[in-house]
Amino acid sequence: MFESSLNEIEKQKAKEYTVRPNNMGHHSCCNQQKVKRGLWSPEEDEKLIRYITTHGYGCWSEVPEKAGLQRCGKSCRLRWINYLRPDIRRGRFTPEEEKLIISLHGAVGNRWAHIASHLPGRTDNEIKNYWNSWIKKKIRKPSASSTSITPSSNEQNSQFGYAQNQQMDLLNQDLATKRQIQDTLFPLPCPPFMFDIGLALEGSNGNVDGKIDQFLQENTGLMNTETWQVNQNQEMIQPASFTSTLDSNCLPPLMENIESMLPIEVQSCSINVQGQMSLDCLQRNELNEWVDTQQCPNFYFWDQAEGHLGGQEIYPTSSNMGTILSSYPSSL
DNA sequence: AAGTAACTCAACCGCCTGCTA
DNA sequence: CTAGCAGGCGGTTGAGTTACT
Repeated sequence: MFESSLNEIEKQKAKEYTVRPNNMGHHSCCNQQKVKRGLWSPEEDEKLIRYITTHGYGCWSEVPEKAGLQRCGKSCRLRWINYLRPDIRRGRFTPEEEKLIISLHGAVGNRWAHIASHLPGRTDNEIKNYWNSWIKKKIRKPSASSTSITPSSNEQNSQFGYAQNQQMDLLNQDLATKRQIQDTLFPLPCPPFMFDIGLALEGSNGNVDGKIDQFLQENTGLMNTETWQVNQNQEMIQPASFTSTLDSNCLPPLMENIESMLPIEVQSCSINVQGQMSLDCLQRNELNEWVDTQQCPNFYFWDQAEGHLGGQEIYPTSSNMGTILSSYPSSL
């Protein structure tokens, strides 16, 4: 399997090197008149790799000249970052990565570099391409109704079906209206009950044991009732594994804000690795109605009774259970 | 088999930000 | 204060590939 994916990469490289023409032209980003454009040849790659591995890349604008390349510094930087650097991870996205991308995009929007920082070895360009092609697919296969939460037959087999519909619904909302509602409901840059747990993981090199607990406690005073889990290789962030449940007795005073906004009682609260908070309520219908009437971009309704998203792994199945998920404002 | 629509993804473009002289 | 430059980032392009008819 590993070999076949390697072969695929080699095949792709080989065809790429043989087909596309290279043009000489003027680059708008630099003063060089004679810079090469288009695809990189194996010789150019070799030159760049040899130069970077021996000298590093202190100043990209100096790299082309010193490495003997007729490219602009920007092009060299891009080639290195997106293709040549040794820690790059290629091949299809794993289900865990897909989950994480969807979840992070729900939280931070089109901040590809931020999303990529949570996926070791993946580039912002790759994630952006993946997302855009995924969006195109969704546009070509729109759900029957933008307000309905019933997934298509294909999507019923996908644990992401409902999240995808949610994302598309959000995309279809008028941005200006979203901002207006957001500003009205959340005049602060970030609602007080939301925080980026990803910050707690920065610089942790995958060893996150204890860090989230500490971050949560320092920022909210919350004590979680379960232990955060890390997967075997300590490097892949799996939101489901990091979800910790906090019982309602532990809710701090800041939770009063959201409790006062909700028409019904919150049963439990949980926070995932992106700082996305979910609130479980037993009165599913009332909750759904409330989220609908609010039209609030900061909340999604997750209809647990429909069995979407494979939520049973995280939450107990209940015919009357509903969950709302918070997200970051897109301006963050 | 041929034509074409849809998809993929590397690379480019242009804007923004931060630094420095 | 400001102009110039470099780097970073998100949006977009377009050529090749794949899937479909």
